[in-house]
Amino acid sequence: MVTAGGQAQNQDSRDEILKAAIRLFATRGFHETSMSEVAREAKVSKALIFWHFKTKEDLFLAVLNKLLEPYVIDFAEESEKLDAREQIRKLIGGYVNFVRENASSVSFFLRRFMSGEEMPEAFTEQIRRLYDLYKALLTDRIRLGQEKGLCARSNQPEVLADFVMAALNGLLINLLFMSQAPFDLDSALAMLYRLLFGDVPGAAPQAEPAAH
Amino acid sequence: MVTAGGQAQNQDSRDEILKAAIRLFATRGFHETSMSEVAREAKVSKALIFWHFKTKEDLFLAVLNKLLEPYVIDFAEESEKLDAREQIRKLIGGYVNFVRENASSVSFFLRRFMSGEEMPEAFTEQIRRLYDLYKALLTDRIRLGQEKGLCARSNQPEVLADFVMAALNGLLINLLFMSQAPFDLDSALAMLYRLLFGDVPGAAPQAEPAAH
DNA sequence: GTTGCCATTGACCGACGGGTTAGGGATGGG
DNA sequence: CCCATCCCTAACCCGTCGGTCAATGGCAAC
Repeated sequence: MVTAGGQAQNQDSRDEILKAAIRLFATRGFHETSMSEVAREAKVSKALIFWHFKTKEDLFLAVLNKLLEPYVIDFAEESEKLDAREQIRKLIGGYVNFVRENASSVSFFLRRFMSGEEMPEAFTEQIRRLYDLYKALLTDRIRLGQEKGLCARSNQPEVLADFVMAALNGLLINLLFMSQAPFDLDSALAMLYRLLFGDVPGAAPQAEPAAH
Repeated sequence: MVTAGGQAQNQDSRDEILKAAIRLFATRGFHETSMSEVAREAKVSKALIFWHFKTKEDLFLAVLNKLLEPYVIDFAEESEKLDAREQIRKLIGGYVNFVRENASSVSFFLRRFMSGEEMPEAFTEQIRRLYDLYKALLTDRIRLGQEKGLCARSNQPEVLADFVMAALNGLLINLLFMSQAPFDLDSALAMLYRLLFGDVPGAAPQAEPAAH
């Protein structure tokens, strides 16, 4: 039998190592983080890390897995009754919130991704699929909105979605990495909405009392 | 007297080393690039590198300097006669072109910047100043455009400029790092212009302030 | 020819990297 | 009590790192 105490200790130290590794990998990157540092940060011996994880890559994979846990999309089910405009708003708001809430791991993945440091195909694949899924959702809702006359028909849905995604990414990168010189995210989102829905004050219960 | 041949050889090998270092630093990053690799790539001995550059940091600084050389802004002088709208178009076009033409070094700096890997203050400072200058220019032209009724007054100039910059950055990051799944940059720019200048394709000023 | 400087090299160094190994305490089953 | 198994560690291995150094070929000046 496996001892409950031993098991718990096992998981304890493993978690401690993982937490330390996440911290270090996220702030310093893979190559710049040494196993000795992880050991020191986790207050265990280096050998114990290699007992839990066969290799440094292995530890990295475990970190990636842990970081990927919250990456789920949960929209759409209960929002069937909203009109296309509100659904799009909800999608965009969800994207922004997600990035905000997972700021550290998002910037971590973003960094890996941009630096071309190769990650196992499975992970980039999963992230890409999520991103593409999101874009597809957005494109679809935009198309729907256009059909119902709620959405600007200035461009094809794909082009609009591409632009919205790019703008969002730019805004969020601003938010994540240029912490100084903050900007007005709400106004920016309002501009995106205006671009999507036209200047019609529509169902938007927001400021700008232009019609007074 | 200094021998012309020696001098030339000196500069030759120095340049060769710099070129190799640029290539390697840009693709693999600072920490992941070893001096031995640079030596191999430049087809010189490692010791020669340390003869030209006291330390690895030194080499890195030289690389940064070389990469920063083309970073200049040359707008605005001969464009005095253009109207605000055209000037804004020119600014945005210039930004896009600049990033495109200096793609490799831009992404290099972007990577350093995002990864928080510290660069000497002077460089981040220079880049930041350039960026801020550009944004100030854009803000100014937008303000001018708004005053002349050529530009949408949906938001304050700063907010508009922030948004435009963020959107541009998002688009360009798309362009730089997501080479697959290309998108329609021209359409995206057109959308930006529409947002800036209103839906009117011509030069007709809309929404006069005197309309009340 | 020799002197002196410059560019360049191979051999070398200590430090640190990822990874291994031999073993030691705890715990539980027989 | 002994043995097996699990966690865990100190010490070690070996390759690579940034960096140094003594030595050398080449070339201009005398």
